[in-house]
Amino acid sequence: MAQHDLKLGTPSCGDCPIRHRAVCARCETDELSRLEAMKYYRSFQAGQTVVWSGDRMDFVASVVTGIATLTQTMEDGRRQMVGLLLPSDFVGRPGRSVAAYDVTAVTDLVMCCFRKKPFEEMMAETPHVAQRLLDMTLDELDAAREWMLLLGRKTAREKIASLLAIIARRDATLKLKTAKGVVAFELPLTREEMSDYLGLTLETVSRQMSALKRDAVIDLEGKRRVLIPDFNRLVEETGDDSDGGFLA
Amino acid sequence: MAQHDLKLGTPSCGDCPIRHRAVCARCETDELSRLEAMKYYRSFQAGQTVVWSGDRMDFVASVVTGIATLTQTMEDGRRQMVGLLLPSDFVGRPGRSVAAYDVTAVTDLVMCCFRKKPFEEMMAETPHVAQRLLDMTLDELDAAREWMLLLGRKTAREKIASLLAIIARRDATLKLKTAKGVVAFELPLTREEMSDYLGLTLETVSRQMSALKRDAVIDLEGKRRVLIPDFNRLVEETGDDSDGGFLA
DNA sequence: ACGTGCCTTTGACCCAGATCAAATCCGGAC
DNA sequence: GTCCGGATTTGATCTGGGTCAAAGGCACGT
Repeated sequence: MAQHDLKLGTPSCGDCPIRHRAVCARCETDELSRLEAMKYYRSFQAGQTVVWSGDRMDFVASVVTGIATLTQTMEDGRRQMVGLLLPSDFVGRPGRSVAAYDVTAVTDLVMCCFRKKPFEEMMAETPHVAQRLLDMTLDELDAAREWMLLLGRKTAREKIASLLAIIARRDATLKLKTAKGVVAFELPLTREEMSDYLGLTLETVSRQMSALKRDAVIDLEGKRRVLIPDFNRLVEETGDDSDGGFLA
Repeated sequence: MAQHDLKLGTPSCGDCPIRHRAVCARCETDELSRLEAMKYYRSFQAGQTVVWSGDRMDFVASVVTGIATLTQTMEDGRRQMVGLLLPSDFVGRPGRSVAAYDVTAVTDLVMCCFRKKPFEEMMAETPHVAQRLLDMTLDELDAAREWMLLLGRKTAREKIASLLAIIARRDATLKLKTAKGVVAFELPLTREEMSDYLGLTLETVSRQMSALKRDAVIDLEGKRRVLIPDFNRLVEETGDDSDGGFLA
């Protein structure tokens, strides 16, 4: 594989688009410059593998732009996505030297990598990175548990609706809006990637997408652009409590 | 419901059976006495609900003895277990005032509760609790991701085998042994609780337990006591890589 | 001993989603 | 424009696990 991942220059943290949401969010100038000293950017093309499960991994990283996935694969090839990494999400585990999952670039991807050793030292010596990482990890754990409900108990139609609602919400978040009423977005995942996320086959994903379109829950422009005429209607199809539980 | 949860005396942390594995594991005497000051024990009978999803929750806690579950329920009653809490596991989320899941005592249960306010203050001011909690949360996230693979891609038989292997392993851990060769343990879960864990119906659980017994992968003494004549054979049935991936 | 109330097992049947197989669509290379 | 290869849709059929129903098994309290 043409490991064409350019080492980019390392733009200053001050201009970083994920400065206030990533693992560095709580750092002040002194901590930030310490991070700055251990960081380097790497970029990957859509489809490239960032690391393979079982590989040595001597860095941790934040997604700056683009989308990546964590997947697990069984010997016979069955695959399950276990993480969908969006800008500001964190990859890797301090205190672990080997990747536990395959990490793959879904779109073109830029990651802000920190050499693991100094990152771990900094975690031990200053509180803000560890505190922020704890918050982010707890959020991920909540997301994983919602995902478990989806995988264990939802129907194929509910799974698709749930995934579309998740993507619509995060897309709205990036645009600093809230998802409601009419929403439109570009689907970053192929049908197969959707099936890996949802624990379905790609055929079932395709059929349910068609069914949701037939029932006017969604509309498609081409294969990838999704229009949602009524976001509440979509949420009803997810099977979730419609009155989104507020968690302080 | 006869909320018969006795406030027990609060034994000293020095004698605590989970002293070195719980959230307090890294605390030294000064931090420990600070925790000691904000803690109180509560006990619950098997079957009792500890908190309901959506309830106000003004404490966080560690399981001292017994087993509890986290479950999510959909309006129409479909249930999915999203956490199985064993001694030393942590419940509740610092910075959140409302429970996100139902917490239920599966067996008689003793919890070491910390008032949330002082606990959060301590997290902000001293590093050892937050650092330990981060490690525990990352472990839970890994477990959740393995669980996601199980829910999304494993067959009913593989799911059952996986659950039995998980319980056998943690049972071995409590006895300070490693699971291999002949293993025996008491199943703490009913067939219905197993089905909530695995995303199956209780009938399917029962049928697959019978099938595994028929195929001599397991043996049953009564309904609850499980004998595993060959642990490797059981692991083969889980569908996982047999050569358990070592993660430093 | 005898109910009573779970848990659990087992049987018969069904159906949502998987599997197998073709078309069709579409974007990029030439 | 045409060709090529992957992505997607759609159809036909199959099946693992769900659903509905009934019958044990077992630990109690009386």
